[in-house]
Amino acid sequence: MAEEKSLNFIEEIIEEDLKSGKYKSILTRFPPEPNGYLHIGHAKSICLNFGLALKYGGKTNLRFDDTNPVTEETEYVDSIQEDIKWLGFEWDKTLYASDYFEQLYEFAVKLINKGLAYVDDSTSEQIAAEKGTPTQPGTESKYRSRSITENLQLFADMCAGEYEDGSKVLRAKIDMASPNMHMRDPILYRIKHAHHHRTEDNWCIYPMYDFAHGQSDSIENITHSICTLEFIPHRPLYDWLIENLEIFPSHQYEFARLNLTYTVMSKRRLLQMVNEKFVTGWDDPRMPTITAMRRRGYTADSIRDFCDKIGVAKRENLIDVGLLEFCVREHLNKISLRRMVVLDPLKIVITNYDEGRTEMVSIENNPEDPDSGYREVPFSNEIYIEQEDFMEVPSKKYFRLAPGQMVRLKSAYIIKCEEVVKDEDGKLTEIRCTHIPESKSGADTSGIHVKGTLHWVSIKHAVHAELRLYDRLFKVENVNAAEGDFKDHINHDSLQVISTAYAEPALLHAKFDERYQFLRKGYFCLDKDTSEEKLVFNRTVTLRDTWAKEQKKH
RNA sequence: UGCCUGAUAGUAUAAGGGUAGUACGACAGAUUUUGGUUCUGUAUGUCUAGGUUCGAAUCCUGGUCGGGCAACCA
Repeated sequence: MAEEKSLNFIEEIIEEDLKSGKYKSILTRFPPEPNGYLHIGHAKSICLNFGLALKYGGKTNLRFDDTNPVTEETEYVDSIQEDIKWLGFEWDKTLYASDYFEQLYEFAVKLINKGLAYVDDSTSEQIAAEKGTPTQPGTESKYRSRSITENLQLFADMCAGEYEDGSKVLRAKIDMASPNMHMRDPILYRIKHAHHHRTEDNWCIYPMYDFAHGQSDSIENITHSICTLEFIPHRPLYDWLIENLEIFPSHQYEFARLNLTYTVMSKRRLLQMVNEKFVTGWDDPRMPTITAMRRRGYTADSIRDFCDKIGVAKRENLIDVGLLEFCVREHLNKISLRRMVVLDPLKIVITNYDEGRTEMVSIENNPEDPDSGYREVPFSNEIYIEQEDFMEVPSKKYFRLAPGQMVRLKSAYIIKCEEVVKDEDGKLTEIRCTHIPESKSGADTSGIHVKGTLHWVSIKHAVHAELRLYDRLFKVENVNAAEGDFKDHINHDSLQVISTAYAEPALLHAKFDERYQFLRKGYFCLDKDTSEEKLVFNRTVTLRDTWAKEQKKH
């Protein structure tokens, strides 16, 4: 019995529209500008737009808002499509605002003919000055009263390439005194003699966002055009253009964009991180981009689940990145194969275990999944455990290895620490232990109960691997609100590379599509930098660590 | 000084005139051959002042606070 989930405000609008018969079905769109890679904020929008269509039996178009040729590239077009598919969504039509350039031109002509648009020869400085300020009305351009005929000719000449970049624009004739800055004769077209990634050199005038987006929505018969809050003041213009062009009335609805703690989410800033080499690229696993999260090992399921959990509303929000990590862990816990890897080795010699002997112990692949079976892991008299799993002078709640203390080695034997060996400098070199032969997992007749269980790797069977551990990219929770430049807050210790970790042999056959939990150390996946010579793993996310939390208290 | 927009536990998000609920986080405990998982429990909230009403998070009025708006960007 599915619990009835409450509706967000957009779902309410849609249900109302469907119920009233305003629409028979809905059509949404996801409209990225191909000038950067998609990030987790886009994922929220994607899940919303595609999710709505799925829920109400409609469709979603993918439309590239490619009206500014100087920043847009096909590299981004390709990555965007890949990321949406990976997230698990299918769009109806692949469209481009540039597909409509011809029609948009006709729309502009129509507006001119209605006396609602004019060509302005003012410089951008002049236009800005005449625009006024939010508290003071603007003044009208001296070109505002040109005749329809003259405007028609001038606009045609603009299109024909007779003018330099910036020398003329086409403006809507609305109201220079409007309290809404966007209604003060907004620019509709500008001249850019630039190469476009699709229309190439066919055009030298390009429509502005406001004259492309809503019109594209209308051409496609989009019923619900969903965008972020900063477009609210554009809505009167969106509606004005549709009304005066007398075209299909799409409607715009705005929701609050996603902000995440310890993260920047603007494409401009992310591009800066890439260009200035704070990260290795758009897919650096520390980035909040979809491609980076995929590389890091986040699953599409967990990202969708996250987007579902954060909800959709109109108030500004700053979501705890911990919630994203929770979603990732929750999914990974169910699907990850358990493996043992020692990151920071401490040698253990088991003195009462035959030196030449190798014993295979059987370990479950995933206790959360009974069908995942077991694997055989070699055990011998010399093994590595983590340095942190031994304390010469244990603190009170410590129940790992310490002089005279016993712990269980996962799926193998209970061992007892008999002797601590150090070098001349007093540095630990090895721990000598004895094992309890009758304590073997599955056949334990020792009657001994220990509190700690450690992961371990047999030294002579160990496989070497490089591990990359990631921390948050920024040191402050709210980067947007932090003083100074955002780059001042970059965490320069966000990447820790462990060049040699010791892994159980099964990981020699690690696969790119499998997820692993390195026991007690976190979730990992194979990185694309893996080669014949070297295994490279990314730590996707740590395990919850209540022991570390406990220690921080003291 | 204008216009637009929003305000519910630490963070998000419900409740649409009738018991303020859910998730993450925090805290306490149980289980556990991962200090993981799972389970149980606890604490913490309606921006403010009035008004309408038997009854207000919800409706009305005033205030306070936050965000946005002056790119030939989207």
